[in-house]
Amino acid sequence: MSDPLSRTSPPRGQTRAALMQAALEMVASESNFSALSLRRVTRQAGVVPTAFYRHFRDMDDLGITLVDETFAELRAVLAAVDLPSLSIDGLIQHCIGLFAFHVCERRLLFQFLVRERYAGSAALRDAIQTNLAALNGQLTHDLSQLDAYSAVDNADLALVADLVVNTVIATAERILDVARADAPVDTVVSEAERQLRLIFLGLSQWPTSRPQTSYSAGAGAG
Amino acid sequence: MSDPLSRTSPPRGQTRAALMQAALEMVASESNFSALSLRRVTRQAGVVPTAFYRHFRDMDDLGITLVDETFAELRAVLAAVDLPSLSIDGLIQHCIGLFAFHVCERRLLFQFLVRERYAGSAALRDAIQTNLAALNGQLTHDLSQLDAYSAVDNADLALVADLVVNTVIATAERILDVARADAPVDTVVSEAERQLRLIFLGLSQWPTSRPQTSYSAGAGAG
DNA sequence: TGTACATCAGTGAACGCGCGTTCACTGATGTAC
DNA sequence: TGTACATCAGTGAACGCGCGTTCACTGATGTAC
Repeated sequence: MSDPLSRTSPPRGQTRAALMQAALEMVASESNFSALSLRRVTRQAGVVPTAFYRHFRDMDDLGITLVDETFAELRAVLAAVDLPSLSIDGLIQHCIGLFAFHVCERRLLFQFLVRERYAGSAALRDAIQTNLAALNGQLTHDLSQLDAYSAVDNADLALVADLVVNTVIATAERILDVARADAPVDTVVSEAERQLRLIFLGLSQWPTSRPQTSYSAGAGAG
Repeated sequence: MSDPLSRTSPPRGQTRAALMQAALEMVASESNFSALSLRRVTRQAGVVPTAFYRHFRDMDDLGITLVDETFAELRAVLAAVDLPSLSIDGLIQHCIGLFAFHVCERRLLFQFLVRERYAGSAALRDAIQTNLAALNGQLTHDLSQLDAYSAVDNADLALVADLVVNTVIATAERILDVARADAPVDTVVSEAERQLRLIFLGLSQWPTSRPQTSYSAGAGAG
């Protein structure tokens, strides 16, 4: 009730969440995670520095927790998509819209991810790469289940999945950059949609090495 | 001649270069630029901390100098390519090979760039984004000069240029990650080549909004 | 060629500060009987 | 329901350390005459 000098401390038992939130806010508003200090994070969270150690081993531990949480949420959002019910173009439109919405919703988490993907400590970078590779694997598998691409090599599908993931990441970066006033989110999303459509247009023309079986659709000759 | 304790100091007048090199080495072997300290950089360069101020205002100043140097070199390398003399596939193969070679040559500079692109200070990120945008603009212009794409909207060419730049950056990231033993450079390069070919295959099928003029090549109907 | 002087590039001591981590502590919550 | 005790979550003082920056300095290089 009377704490005029410092930020009010979090209710007992919510310090862990308060520390994570403080770190996210600070990474988003400054430059990157390794520029934070344990003491500043606890200050922002409204607790004493030593309280940190009740919840995390060190700052890296906190960072990895944030990474895992971000991807767990993203996987949940994407897993809810019913793949076979839409055309390719419908899928692209639906997924990129969903993704963009989620990025806006969880802005701070994604800002953190983008910043730490290459600049984090070795452990953080590893955690992120592993999660991205898993996402790529899932997408490759999903593509291979679609009738239209059943004639395409798995290796080629993996390259396409990689292109798609890169494009989607670039889109997230652009959405998060909107402060820079590049363009409104709608524009960024529709540009991403066009890029993805171009990629899948390329894929539909991609030569396959296997002899074309009679029932499969779309792809051109080897 | 006798300096058993510290790294030998650079010859007079080469301190500036020694500081830049020290910073590059440290960013590459550790996590990122903002994790360096002015004192550690000078120690690695073999000079006293105060010597730093003879050459740079602060660490940000050093970082921006590194960014500008990297892009100046890259522009010089790419400007030497004779665009109209090759087919699209030939161009892709030539450029990506050239780029990969240059990345290997100047490994530390590109490692620095990749790490600071999103995690650097506001000033550093700005310097990098500006340079990348310029590269993108150059590529868009080059594409518009090719007969094959004269019927494609400039806005669409810009989207393709963006896809290409993203793919090339992802390739650089993968080359620099080779420590992670993902794959040898050759494999990474030929994968990038396939991805770029798929993108241009898509472009060649991309519907154009302008009525098709009789002499232009490649693109399908609007 | 020689001398006087200015500029330049690097030195080394010193400063106050915020850092991560330790420790013994307190008081609230949960559990056994 | 009441009591005794263990565990948990946060406190606050203290430590030694590396940091960025300041300052007055030195000696080498460049320039004017």
